Amino acid sequence: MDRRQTTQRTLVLSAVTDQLEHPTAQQVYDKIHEDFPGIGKATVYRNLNLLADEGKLLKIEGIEGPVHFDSTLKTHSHLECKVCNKVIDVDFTIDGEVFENIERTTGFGDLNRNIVISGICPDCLKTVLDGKE
Amino acid sequence: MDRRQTTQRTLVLSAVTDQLEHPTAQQVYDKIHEDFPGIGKATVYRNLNLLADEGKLLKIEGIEGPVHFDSTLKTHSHLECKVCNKVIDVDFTIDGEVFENIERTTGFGDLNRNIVISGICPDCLKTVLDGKE
DNA sequence: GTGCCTGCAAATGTTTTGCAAACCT
DNA sequence: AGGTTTGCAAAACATTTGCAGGCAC
Repeated sequence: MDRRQTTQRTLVLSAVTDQLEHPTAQQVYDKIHEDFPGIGKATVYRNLNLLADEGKLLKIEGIEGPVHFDSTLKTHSHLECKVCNKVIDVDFTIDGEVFENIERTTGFGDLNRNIVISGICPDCLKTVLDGKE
Repeated sequence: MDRRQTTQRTLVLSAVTDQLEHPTAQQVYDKIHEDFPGIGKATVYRNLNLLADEGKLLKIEGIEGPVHFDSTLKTHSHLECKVCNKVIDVDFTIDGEVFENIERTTGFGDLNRNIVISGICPDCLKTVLDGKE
């Protein structure tokens, strides 16, 4: 199954790598739509998944709400704000030995080293403390 | 907002605590439906969320596909099979010091100690290795 | 020219919500 | 009685899929 280089594919990749930070499919769609109104949402979804399969993007799953994408390929984890849904990188990984131990005791394999931890971001913390709303 | 004790509410709680392991809302619904066909799916969803809010159940989020629920309230983590969607407990938590460090450097607060790690369960590993399918 | 890709619309799957009737206390 | 809760259907939301036409190679 050989891949073709289409305008849409290029735009999707560049939106994630050059223009946005941890965007969702919707945000990628909106961004591209500004300059290229003809693009269809299904095309964005298809290309994001395809690029993630090829290893050119990282799919951040395990988040409440829509999936986010990341152009940083190195293993790292993410913090997700449960209030505003923002996602940030955090330079933390679970020790390799711990993973091996989990795999050994549970029989699970192929564990995903990119984990997601949810919490409340600084901005939303402020709001919560202030207005209690 | 005082709560009332209804048949449905009791059935939902008992389905998760006594009858099923890490069920999804659908599985809870199916189970209860066997003996109590009148129950509505919205009622199951409403009660699961309500019981989780009250702290009587744990909502396992950060999973691909439907949310699961857990009757084990103590802090622990979960392994999720990305093939068959099964969820199992794993007696592992990230070191408290690490969490504090993340909170300090990122400004995030209220981090969720119950994390989800996805991988492939023993049964599905077997299938993958065998049939390559 | 072949067949991968696109855009559109419709379908899917999970969860939430509006509403009138029923029920708990 | 009064407010909560229920069941149903419809809505909401994210994502996938079927299909006919278009484009890359």
